[in-house]
Amino acid sequence: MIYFIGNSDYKNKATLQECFDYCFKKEILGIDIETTRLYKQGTYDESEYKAGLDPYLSKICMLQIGDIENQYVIDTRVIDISLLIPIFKTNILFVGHYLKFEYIHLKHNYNIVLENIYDTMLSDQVIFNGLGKSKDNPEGLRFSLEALCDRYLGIKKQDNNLFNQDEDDETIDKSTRLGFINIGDRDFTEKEIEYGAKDIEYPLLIKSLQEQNSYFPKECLSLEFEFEKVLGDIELKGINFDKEKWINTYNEKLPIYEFRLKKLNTFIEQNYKNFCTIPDLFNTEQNCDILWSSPDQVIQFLRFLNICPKEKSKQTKKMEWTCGAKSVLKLLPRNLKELYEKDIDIDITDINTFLLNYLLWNKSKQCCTTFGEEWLKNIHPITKRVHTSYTQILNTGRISSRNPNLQNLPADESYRQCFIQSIGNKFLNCDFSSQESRVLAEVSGDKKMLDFFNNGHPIHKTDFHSFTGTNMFSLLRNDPDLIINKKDFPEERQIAKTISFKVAYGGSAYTLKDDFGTSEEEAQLFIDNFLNAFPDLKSYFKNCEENVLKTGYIIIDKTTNRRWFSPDFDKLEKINKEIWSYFPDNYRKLSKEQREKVKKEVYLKNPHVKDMWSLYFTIQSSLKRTSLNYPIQGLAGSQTKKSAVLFRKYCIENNLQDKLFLVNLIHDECSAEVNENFAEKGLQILKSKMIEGAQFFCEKVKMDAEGNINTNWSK
DNA sequence: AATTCTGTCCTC
DNA sequence: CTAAGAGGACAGAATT
Repeated sequence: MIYFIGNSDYKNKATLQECFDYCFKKEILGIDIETTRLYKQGTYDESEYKAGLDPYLSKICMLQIGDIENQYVIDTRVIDISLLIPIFKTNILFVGHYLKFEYIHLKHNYNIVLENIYDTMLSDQVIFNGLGKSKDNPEGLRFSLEALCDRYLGIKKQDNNLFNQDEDDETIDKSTRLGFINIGDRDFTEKEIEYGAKDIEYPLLIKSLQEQNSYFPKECLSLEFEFEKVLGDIELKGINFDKEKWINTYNEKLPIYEFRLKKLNTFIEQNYKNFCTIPDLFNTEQNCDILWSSPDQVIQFLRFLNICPKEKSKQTKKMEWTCGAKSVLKLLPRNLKELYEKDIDIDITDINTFLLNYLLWNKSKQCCTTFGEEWLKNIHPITKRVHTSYTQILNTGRISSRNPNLQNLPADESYRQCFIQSIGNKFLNCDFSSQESRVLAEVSGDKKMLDFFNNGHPIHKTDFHSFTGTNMFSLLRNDPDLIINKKDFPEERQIAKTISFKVAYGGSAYTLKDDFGTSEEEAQLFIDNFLNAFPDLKSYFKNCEENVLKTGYIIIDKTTNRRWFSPDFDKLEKINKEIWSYFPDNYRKLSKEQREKVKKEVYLKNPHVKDMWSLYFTIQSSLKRTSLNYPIQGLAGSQTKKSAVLFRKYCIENNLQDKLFLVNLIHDECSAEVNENFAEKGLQILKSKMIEGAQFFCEKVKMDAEGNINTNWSK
């Protein structure tokens, strides 16, 4: 039964007291809200922060609460729901779809904090992790409420025209949510009330069906539900931002960019008239006609010079002309490469110095585009802070950030120092020490690595990369006394560092050769040496690969049983079966010569079998790499999530939320604000909660974190 | 004119 | 017997 509380002319009315009496004694309730604009259109620029979605630009116009039998739909424009607040202080489990939205708006508008939650969207993303829609898998699952209604309840979208017909989950979510944006004072229609009620009924039904899934990782889900509130807090609070400093940085970088651009144009104008504009009545000058920001045009010029490199395109998987730094750098001598790394300008005297200048210009371009004045639109019109939006569950279990992306700001402190504390506070920045390497030590159980992290090292102390270097190069150079350190062997140490990062990230000789500027064979030699230096790694990696090929999924962390399911696994087995159907049953029992003969015949008769092999190995090797990479990235991601959850819990239990709170998370790094009189203690709390959260997933290796107190984000 | 694709860059 | 860690933003080009 649907009950309406408000002015609309609806058949079943209830009072707020009746709603309270019904809900207060329940164990589980569905919850949903609808929002509308708080200010009239045009009051604020809504290009980045949108009315109806952004809590500061919205108000709640409808609150839906209830269970499968009875739903209460409340017009919060005319009803003061304060009476209901005790419901949210009980142990009742609140069920809904993508509750971060409800969490943020309820907290902002009513100081209601949803603590005990079950989110049907996050649940499905965890249960079917890997099987979602993506570029590579456009037929994959969607996780909008509409998609879940279809999958679990057999309810199609045309049954409910509040749902948008759009393809994309993101826009469905938004357009559904924006359905009430301009409702103003108009009464709700009967349909709006009934669909509002359905939006709490559906998640309740879906929840009970999700729980019947053979894979239902309770621990992982509860971690995500806890973490959802962390992200809600951060998004609502935002991060304080020094606009003036940003503009100063921009004003410092802009002349460098323009200087480089001028040099490029002058070079063309003086030497390549055929790449300049043709003079006419209106413009007698011959200006450079190459648009440097256009890869096409730059490639055209490099091809004219006969020096354009080719690279296998990620998109087309074919060799394509390219003008990217990675390839162009290979054309340059060592001393110029160094200038590129160090960002140092040099006059254009020949093609090489021209190329260097182009690369440097390209590098400084971003300072004026992505991180230029346009970036300032990310400052919230009301709070004057920067409020990012996080995507909570990627395939690995990591998070991502957008509008703006706070995870890919240049590490260069000129940008990071623009993120500052509020008045009376300090800025805390804390990150895990060698998180990924420690995770690798944990999951592989490599004794040498574990010993290093757990017991320290007499010579290398805590410098893992030097330690790795010593292990690698003493083997490689057959010199047991060789000791790599930062001062005397910076290059060897750098190689060791790159290797351990890339190997942990699932990199191969092919990707490493670019980092080293060596051949693939040499890169492979370094990898082999890395694996030899830590002898337990090989068997661990082999085990990962075997497991994924056997089961079709990867256990990302066994503590919460987070998994990733391969969307191609069935296809892989099918292809394999089909390939072998072309071979005689006794093929494997034949002698080597006979096998060669049969193989040739099969390929001659069925040329497409070769293509099938190719596809088979493509999928298989991708699976193998994923099986190495995801447990490292993903376990580390889970650690950071758990840390933030423990930190939030501690702050609430000790009533510190206003004195100490997170403002950003980047994979292995937590940033927080703390009351200046509490800074030391705050840092100690953050650090200890990070270590505790990380240790939750590791029984073999000791995790560590380090941090500092500052007035801004930079170190 | 609006949307999608591609190449390039930045981060961890 | 291939492809080659995870993401997001921007500009230009292609497509509708």
